[in-house]
Amino acid sequence: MSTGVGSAERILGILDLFSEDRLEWTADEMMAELGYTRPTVYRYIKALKDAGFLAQVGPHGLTLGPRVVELDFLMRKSDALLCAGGPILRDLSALHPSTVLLVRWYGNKLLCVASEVSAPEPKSSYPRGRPMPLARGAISRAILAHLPRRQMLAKIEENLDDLRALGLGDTVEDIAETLRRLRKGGALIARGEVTDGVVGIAAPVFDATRAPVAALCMTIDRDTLDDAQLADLSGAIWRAGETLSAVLTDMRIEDVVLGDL
Amino acid sequence: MSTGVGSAERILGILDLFSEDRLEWTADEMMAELGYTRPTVYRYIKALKDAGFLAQVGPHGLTLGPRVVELDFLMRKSDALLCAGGPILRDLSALHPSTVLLVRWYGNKLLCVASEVSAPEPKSSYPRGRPMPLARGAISRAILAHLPRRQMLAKIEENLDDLRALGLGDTVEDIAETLRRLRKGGALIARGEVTDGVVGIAAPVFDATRAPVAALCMTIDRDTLDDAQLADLSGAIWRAGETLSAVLTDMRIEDVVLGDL
DNA sequence: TCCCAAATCTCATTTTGTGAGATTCGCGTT
DNA sequence: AACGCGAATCTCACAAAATGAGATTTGGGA
Repeated sequence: MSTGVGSAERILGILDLFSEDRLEWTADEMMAELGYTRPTVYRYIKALKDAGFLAQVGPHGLTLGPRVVELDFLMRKSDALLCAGGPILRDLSALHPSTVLLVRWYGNKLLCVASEVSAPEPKSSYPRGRPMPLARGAISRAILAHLPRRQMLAKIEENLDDLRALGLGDTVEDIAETLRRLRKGGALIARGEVTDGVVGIAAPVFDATRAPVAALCMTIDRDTLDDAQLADLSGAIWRAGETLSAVLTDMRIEDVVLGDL
Repeated sequence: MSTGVGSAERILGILDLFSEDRLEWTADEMMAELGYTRPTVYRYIKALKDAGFLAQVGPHGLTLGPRVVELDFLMRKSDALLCAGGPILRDLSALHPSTVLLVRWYGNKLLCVASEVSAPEPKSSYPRGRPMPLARGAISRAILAHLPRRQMLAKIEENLDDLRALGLGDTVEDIAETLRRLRKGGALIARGEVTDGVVGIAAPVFDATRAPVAALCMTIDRDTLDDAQLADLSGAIWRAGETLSAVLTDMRIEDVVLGDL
């Protein structure tokens, strides 16, 4: 498990100290928390400050630094998924009072990268950067169900307990079969799996290699939704997913091939 | 200048490869660019992937990873400046067609952390994360002018050439004197220093220790602005800066002192 | 100006990262 | 299914680089 770059790992580990509850640390607090000696902590801090990942606040406080914001800016600026997704999110959110999310799949993490709220009092809030549960909800299934066989099996294995608890099947093969059947039905629907009283409707987004990289998801208060509307919205979300996939695919082709077809 | 955590610096340096123009790298490209051997590059990549700063994209591509977005989320979520600043930015932008920025000062970097646009065709665009020039413009001066003496001198020294070019004075002492005089006048005004044809009006924001930590800035097309309006807006911006400072101060006091006065 | 805590420096010790080369893995083909 | 290719990982001896005890220097507040 050891990797050969221990000090770098310990340095990056310092950033794990920062949480919603605690965004300011002093060098001494870090020493106490992590058990490194004084010069070591100061060396680590210096490296992170030089790189811009930490910033001084007040005389002895340390917080996350400007590099974080810059890197996020880079990602937002140059992310084809985000650029194309913005207008689509807005269009979807106009269809029904709801929260519409664009969620990127990072292999072992789902992360909201954009959201649009049209519900007056949204029951769940997922701004950019908030992590999502990996094995529950419509989003999760939208991605799992469209994974190539090998990856699907691996992911099921990793999250076997959660998936079993949802009643998708007992064995890995059972669950894989269930998921593969879900492909036929278009958008994936989940009721109250992530937030009580909320229906989630999700469609996968594919990149140029037809691998799922993200999902669109509309979350709607159960009480504002009847079956006919649900069917309509499912269709709309599915088509939005296809549109977004097409954009990503086309962009890739433009990048790679010179000239047009 | 050497620091004692060289490998960590090299690893963080890998993130510097990523730019607006180039958000995808392969291991081999990194090898070629940085000159490290194959196993080393893979070890570095592994450390960054494990920490979530890099993510696989496609079979061999690497991009910035989810940790970046998460950390930015943490900052946005828990940043008192940002939470209090949002409504203030909106109010200011309603006063005149303009782009209103909230810019944080990181000692050697100015970074836009929030912005609100009300101009129909803004001449300059500064979304969150975009760095700003350090020694030009109203923002820069709003902060420099309100620095405590010692820090002001240090910063003038660092940016002597730029400040001289703006005609603020010849020697460090001259410039310090000019800046100190500017304190009296309320909001700081600059014409076309950052973007042609645009007037910038900026006010500093202070934290609990009365040190400037940020600036509010309104940027307005020169042609839509007469002198009376400029005076009105200067006042509004200055007051907004005071409001924001007061919020930060109060919050700190609430955090530190138990009970009320 | 003094004073004290916070931050940095010094340097001997030894842990750790490094790189050449061999090996295994993953995946697309026949 | 077995093959074959390139990408990724592993092995291990060596050298370099990180570590920490203690001394020293900052620098901000009376």
